[in-house]
Amino acid sequence: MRDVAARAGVSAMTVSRVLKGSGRVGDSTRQRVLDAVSDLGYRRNETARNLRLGRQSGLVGLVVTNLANPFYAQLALGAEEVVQEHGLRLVLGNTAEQLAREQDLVQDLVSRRANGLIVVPSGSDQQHLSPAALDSTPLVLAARPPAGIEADTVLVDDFGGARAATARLVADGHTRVGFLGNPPTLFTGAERFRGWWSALEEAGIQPRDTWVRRGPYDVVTAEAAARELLDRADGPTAVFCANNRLTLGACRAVRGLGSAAALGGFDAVESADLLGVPLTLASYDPAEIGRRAARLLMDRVSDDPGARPTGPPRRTIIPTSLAEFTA
Amino acid sequence: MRDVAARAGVSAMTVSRVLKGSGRVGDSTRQRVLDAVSDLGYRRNETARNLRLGRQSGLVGLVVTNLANPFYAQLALGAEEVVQEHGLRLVLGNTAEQLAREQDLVQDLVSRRANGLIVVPSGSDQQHLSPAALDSTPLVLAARPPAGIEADTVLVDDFGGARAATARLVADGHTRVGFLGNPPTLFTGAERFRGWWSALEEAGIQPRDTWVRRGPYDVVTAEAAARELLDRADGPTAVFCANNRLTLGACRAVRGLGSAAALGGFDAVESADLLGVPLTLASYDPAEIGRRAARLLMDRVSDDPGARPTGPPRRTIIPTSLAEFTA
DNA sequence: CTGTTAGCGCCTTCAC
DNA sequence: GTGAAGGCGCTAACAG
Repeated sequence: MRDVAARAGVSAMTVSRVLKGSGRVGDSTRQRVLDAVSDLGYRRNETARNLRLGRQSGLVGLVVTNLANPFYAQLALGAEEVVQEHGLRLVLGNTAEQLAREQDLVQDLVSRRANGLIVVPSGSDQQHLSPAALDSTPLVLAARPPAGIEADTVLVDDFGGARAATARLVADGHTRVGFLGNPPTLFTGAERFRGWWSALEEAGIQPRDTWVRRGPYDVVTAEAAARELLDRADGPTAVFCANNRLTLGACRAVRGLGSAAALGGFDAVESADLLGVPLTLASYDPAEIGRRAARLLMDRVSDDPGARPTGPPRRTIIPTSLAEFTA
Repeated sequence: MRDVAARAGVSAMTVSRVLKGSGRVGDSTRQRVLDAVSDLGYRRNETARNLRLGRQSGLVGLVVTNLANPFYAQLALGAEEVVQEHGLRLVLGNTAEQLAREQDLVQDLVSRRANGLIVVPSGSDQQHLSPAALDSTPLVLAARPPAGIEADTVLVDDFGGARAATARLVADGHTRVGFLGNPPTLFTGAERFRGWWSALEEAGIQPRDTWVRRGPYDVVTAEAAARELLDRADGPTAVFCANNRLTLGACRAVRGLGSAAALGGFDAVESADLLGVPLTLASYDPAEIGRRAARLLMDRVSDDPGARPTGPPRRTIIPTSLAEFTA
């Protein structure tokens, strides 16, 4: 900036004013400064600027557990969309479900004076997300609820979606509906299990343990589990699958067995209508989680760290909608 | 830091030394400082630190055209993986294929003193990516080649993949193979078209214009275009589709028509074996593009902006592999 | 309308 | 082993 000032024959202050745009500067002076700027290819150092202005970095941190999962990629996409509308940038961090990495990432983002944080917490120990640990950096939790802290949160209607999809299977005439899902230690795993259970109870059907398979399944292991469920005379005639990996695995099982079973599922599945299996899906837009989370965050963010809007923690639940595909 | 110093009864300088770890500080002093730090919940301001050290920001910018496309999401994932291994953070920017947004984003990243940039250029005007415009920030281009500038680049073997998939269709007995693809203005569109063309020529088949449909298709419009191609007695008996959106659209067309046509495709398609259409796919791992791009970038990045490794521009081509699925 | 002074939070250099 | 001075690049606040 000094160089520009020298070349334009003015002081650094004048250059600063011209670049800010709002200062009162003579037309000819302004022009000389602008010329010098473009001659020298000068670009203001935003880092120094933020430091002087006592501002945050203009960065919003997004910490997710597993970017390889398209779900989180979509979430990131939605968050980026909203964040950039506010002139902020998204910094992406992947924790691979490791608490230590989550802690490091969050610390780093706070040290960088991020304007806000969107975190998919990897566990129930969330002390590193307390306002004290965060230096009061605004925080929004996504996909999983807060534990021991207060924070704005965006969740999916795991319970309602699972219940609705299961209820639809029952309405279609199935009286033995299995459950293929995540371990109950996972929030979504527990909620979706509850939804399945409720739908059956409400239909006067007593859920049976032998209809249930829960584990950290991928597509391949889910297929095997689904086969166990379906490959017996008195087994379920339909299975509710708690996420799209499981749904795909179960589809393979149904096709492989030549079974007439119907499937329920959580999350959208691409080309569901081409898979040749009757499917009832409770789906939603993962990007919407990112968008909502970012909007909640933007409400709390302020250029002046001293004057951040406060208020009680808010919770947004993304509804799911049912889509039915015939074989 | 002053507060910490006061509480520990030392000067700010001593605190700085303790925090850096390498300075010579008395054991009892160090302990007092550490205590004060944790009492106050103090965290060093990385922004100020970088400013003073004349360092870059520790940020790597990733600018893509369309994050909604899972392809770019995977690319981001791969880049994040490598970047974080180097202790850097990934900043994500989406341009929505708008040159102006790309220019703004790149400028902003440079102003923030990003350590490096990975860009999927949205057009053939790349002057805003010249070393001068970038203030010599290291740059790697991904998925599309440089135009009028020099830069490390990571590309997919668009030509080879398209040729191999098409050749396989020919080897399977098809003599009339259609092409469903992107406009030739797109680099990948042109390359994949060339691949298709070459495979036919090499097999002694003269490609015909009536076998070709090119446009900015989505799944729905691709289906219509595929129907045009397939729904005539003397039309193609197989179609090569230049990306996975098009492949899915064409699948719908084949299924809808009850056609016996086979398809070739570029990019992986999930559950390809369940779609009920004979498919030959040239696929690769999109995350690998991100990883390779990030590695090339890391080679050029240096903590000291004055001493960045230089060298001639390098180009990495990601190979594709052929996978065949029967109906 | 423009320049001078001072300082954001940190660290290098040089004293002690 | 520790502290004081000075400055990284920028901009409020106050001159003039």
